[in-house]
Amino acid sequence: MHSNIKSGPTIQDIAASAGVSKSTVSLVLQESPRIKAETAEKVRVAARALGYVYNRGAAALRGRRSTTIGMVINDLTNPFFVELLVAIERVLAQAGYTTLMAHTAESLETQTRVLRSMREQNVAGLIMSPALGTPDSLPGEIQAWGIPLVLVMRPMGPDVDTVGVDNNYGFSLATEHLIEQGHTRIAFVGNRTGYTVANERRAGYVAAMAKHALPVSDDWLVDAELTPNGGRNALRAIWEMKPRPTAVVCYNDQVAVGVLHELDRMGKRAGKALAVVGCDNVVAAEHTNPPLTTLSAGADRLGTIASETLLARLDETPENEEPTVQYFAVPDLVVRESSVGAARHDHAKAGIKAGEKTESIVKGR
Amino acid sequence: MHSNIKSGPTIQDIAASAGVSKSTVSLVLQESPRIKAETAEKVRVAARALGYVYNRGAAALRGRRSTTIGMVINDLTNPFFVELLVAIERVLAQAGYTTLMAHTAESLETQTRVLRSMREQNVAGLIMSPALGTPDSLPGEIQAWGIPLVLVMRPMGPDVDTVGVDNNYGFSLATEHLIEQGHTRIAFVGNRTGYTVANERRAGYVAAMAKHALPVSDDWLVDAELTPNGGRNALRAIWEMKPRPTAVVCYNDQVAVGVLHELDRMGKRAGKALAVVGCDNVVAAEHTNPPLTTLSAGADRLGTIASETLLARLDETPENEEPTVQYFAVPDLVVRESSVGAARHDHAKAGIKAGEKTESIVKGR
DNA sequence: CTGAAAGCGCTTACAG
DNA sequence: CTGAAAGCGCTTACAG
Repeated sequence: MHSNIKSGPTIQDIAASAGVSKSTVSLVLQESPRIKAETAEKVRVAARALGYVYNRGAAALRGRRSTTIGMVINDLTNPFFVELLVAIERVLAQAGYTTLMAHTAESLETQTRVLRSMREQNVAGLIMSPALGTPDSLPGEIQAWGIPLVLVMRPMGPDVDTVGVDNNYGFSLATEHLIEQGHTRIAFVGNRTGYTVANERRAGYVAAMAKHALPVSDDWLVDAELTPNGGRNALRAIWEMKPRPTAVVCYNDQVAVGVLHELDRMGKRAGKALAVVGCDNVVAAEHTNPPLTTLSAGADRLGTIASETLLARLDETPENEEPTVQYFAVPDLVVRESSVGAARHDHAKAGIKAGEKTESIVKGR
Repeated sequence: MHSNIKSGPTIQDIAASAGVSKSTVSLVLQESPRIKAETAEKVRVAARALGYVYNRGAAALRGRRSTTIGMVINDLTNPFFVELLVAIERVLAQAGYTTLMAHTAESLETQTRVLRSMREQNVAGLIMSPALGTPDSLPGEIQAWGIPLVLVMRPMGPDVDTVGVDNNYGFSLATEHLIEQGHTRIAFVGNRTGYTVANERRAGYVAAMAKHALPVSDDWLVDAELTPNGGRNALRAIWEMKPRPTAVVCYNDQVAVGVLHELDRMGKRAGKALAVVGCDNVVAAEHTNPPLTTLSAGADRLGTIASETLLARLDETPENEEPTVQYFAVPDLVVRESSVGAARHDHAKAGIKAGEKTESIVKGR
């Protein structure tokens, strides 16, 4: 549960070795201009000679500041969140912060535990993608702790800084892409009622269908685990439907990969037997067989904005406080082979031939 | 670069509120049996009433112990390392540690920076997958800092705890699987001379070929970036070779995914036009089209063992010190469709038909 | 331009 | 069984 720690030289040792006081050493380490250049140099030489290592813990305790930031992620089995994490860690590291990482795997208990732990570790701020089912009261609680909080991907109201995606718009865009190609029976895979993001995505799909006066059958709202296996099961269910949908909009790329895979197992090809669209544009979406059409909001960009939002909060004083940030990126649709050239009606029209090399095309606002 | 911190109640406040000394409060928080049950309860009630939060930084400073562990990962774009990270973080969290995460993206500069930062944060121990080209002297340096170190996946000599894979054995196993199916012209994709792991993997492949008296042409050792794009380029090169190899062993699943993808682009199918084997058994390998045959050493198990190795070190006293751990997991081969049923000779024999559903089979020692 | 002193929130011998 | 005191390695007014 714990381990004893070596103790190296302290500022006291440097002070003795350089013939100055530890106040002076401390100021030199902070690169204060108040110390004469020669003195500063003398101190630095002594520090180097002794192999001095700055103790951030002690500094944090005394100075009542912290240079660690907590990052709480709900699902690292989804590469999208990994891409987000990587971007965030990079930006924070560049700004001189270290990242405390915790994975909740969608467990509320784990989330509670890691938040307590991060609070005990005295994090300067938190970036969190909350686990499904997180009580609405949590953001307020964290803010009451005095810890700046930025939510990513999963909004929880207007009172907390949030960086996410315009899911409603995105799923309309994806659905209209399919409608434009003549599809009328379009299913939505990954229906999880009760969660904000799922509601937004379904609403975007439903709105696009309504806009084009296309009916939505109840079975087309296919409940599915948000994993490749969920996608596989959903595809099997869809395949039995009569009449069968000719296109599907998937909750995310993880689900879409499962759909592509199950089609392949049946000897069918996405884009030919069925048009498939995902969401997230994970790096792997470019290399699926066939390549996956998907919504892209840019994990890297979202992670960067989330980090910068938090960093800005950390630099705020009570006088210059900015209003709450609610940033929702407008996704593009990256069109690849999985959605192009599928038979659309019972009397299929000629279209792009399946297997034909289709370069990625970006559609959006 | 920093941020001021709220200060909540301290043990002093609890002491005042409960009418005891702060020594007593501290002992209660540590669940010391030395304090009478009633007193302890009184203290706990007061702590709860005040909304007390334990300050681990202060405790670490005074008690000269730390409950954070640094995790330095070379490549989070490779899902294998993410699976490893997830397992490690889970085990460490269960043991009461929090994980400081840093991603080096194979940059030695970044690695140097994050190691310094982690040392300043006073981590109790480090788990590291070193960036390519890390100088041999680094593990010794870190050990000289007094910080226990466990290397994962990339060994750097016998003097540092290491958890990895028997790559040589694994790549022999993979190669022999292809040979058993009649392949004689087998390429190795991902040749990166000068790195231990790459050398081991190539050596395993070469040894299996030699064992079966099969010649290895120089072009079959295909240099490639260790990414899907690297795999794609390699496949294009292989396709031009005369005579063309009928099977490839890939450095890892990332590379193999690129090979599968480029084959698909050409309208060919892995397992039929070319037998393909990967390494790592990332979760996605099950859902590629076709599913990927690959070496599995179990990221979850490796991460668990690495964490436990470090935790054991942290509990050691100078008297009960255990010898250096050098754990190399023996991988299994998980056989899926990508390696089965490909034409093997110019005069191909009948075999498993491509497209036939092949369940996973595990082969190994 | 530099130093002496107080103190951040804890833990740990030590005394009683 | 509990408390008073010292101190972990820093920072920050304050004095000179």
